[in-house]
Amino acid sequence: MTQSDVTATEARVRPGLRERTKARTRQELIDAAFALFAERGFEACTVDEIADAADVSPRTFFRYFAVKEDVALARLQDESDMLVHNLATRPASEPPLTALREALREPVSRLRAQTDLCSVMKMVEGCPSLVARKMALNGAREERLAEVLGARMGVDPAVDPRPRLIATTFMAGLSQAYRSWIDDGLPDDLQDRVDRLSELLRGGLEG
Amino acid sequence: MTQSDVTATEARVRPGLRERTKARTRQELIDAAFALFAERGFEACTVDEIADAADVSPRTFFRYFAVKEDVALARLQDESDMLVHNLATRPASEPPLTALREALREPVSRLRAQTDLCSVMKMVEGCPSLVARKMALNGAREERLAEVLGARMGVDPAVDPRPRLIATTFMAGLSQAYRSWIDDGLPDDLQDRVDRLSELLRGGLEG
DNA sequence: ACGTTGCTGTCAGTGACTGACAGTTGTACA
DNA sequence: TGTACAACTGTCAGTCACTGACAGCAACGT
Repeated sequence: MTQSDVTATEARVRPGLRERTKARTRQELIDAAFALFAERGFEACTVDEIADAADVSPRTFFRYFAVKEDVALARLQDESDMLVHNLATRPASEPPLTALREALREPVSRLRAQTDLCSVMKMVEGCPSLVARKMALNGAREERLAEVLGARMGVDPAVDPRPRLIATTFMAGLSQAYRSWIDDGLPDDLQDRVDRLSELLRGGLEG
Repeated sequence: MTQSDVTATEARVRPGLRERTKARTRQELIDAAFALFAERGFEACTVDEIADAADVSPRTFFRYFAVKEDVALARLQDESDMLVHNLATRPASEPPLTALREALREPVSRLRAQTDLCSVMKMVEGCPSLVARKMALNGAREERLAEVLGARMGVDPAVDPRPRLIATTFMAGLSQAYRSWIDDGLPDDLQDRVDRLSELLRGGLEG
């Protein structure tokens, strides 16, 4: 076994040092940012302070996040990516709403485990620029969901409005399910609420 | 007839001088901004230039528009306000989708008359900050629509998800109707497309 | 060992946005 | 009609998000 073989094997097991330090820096930026946000709120923290707390230069911050808002929305964005990815790997035989519901299982369980979710939601709602950025990201997510749903349904989302309508309506319902779940004090029935939403929409959109 | 009576009568007929000059300044800011945007695009124009072209100070610009993006979205926002207002004054006997369709007649006809709509849409789509702001404004509009629809349906949007789902889905469909209408070269059938959307959703959401 | 590639900090700069203050003008009221 | 009040405006100074350019350094393939 030569040296290069060892390197190649390790690379397949876990990414190289460069990738790992990048991921660590990103995580440190997120952690530092959330610590500061919890202390003083989003708008009262500057990018310079976040970068300082994460031991990088302010310039580097913007090499990880296009805008300041993105660091606050990073976790939500990660779950969006997971949802899209999961939907794409669901069996094609499932009807759209079922596939969406099942694709949500993993992100939902992660969300439940997140203790500070409530304060994050409050922070986002209380800051117009965060709301705006979140909406833009949601729009992009719905676009990707419509793409995947269209492929599953065998239609082009640019022609047939239904994939995008399903994606948009489902996400709107999901937002409300989250909100009411938080208002009710984060009980253990989040997945049930998502299931109920699917049923409600099945009667409407597929009935 | 005393002096104060005259003043009061005039005030009822048309707003005072102060209100009129304010409206005129606002319009001049919008016109100046759109002239510059058409020339060089949104991002290449500074607030200072827009204010200069409208003969006001940059500080005054921000007394009319909270953020730079708002001047570019002012017309769309005006039509959103009109839609909400019209919906609130539709007879309570109409089912939600019919009321929405009818409330859209006036804004739709204004939209058709707007010659530069196409370029405005392209400008918005081509600029992330405009997309974000537009999404945020759309979110606020859907909130207001859900409020009005909830009142019509006799339910509380905070409890029953249906008003918001109807609002969100209808607006998503409307966006697509606009987009395809523009892609098709702005024919005269915009209202038809809205009517068709209503029918499509009626089968789904109310059927 | 060595060239290449990618990540980083430094620096200088632009432009959005804000608070404070003072001057001016529309407006209500005596 | 004069006068106190309120609303609107410009000026000024300042903060902060964000960017391009450049140089140093560390990781990667050969």
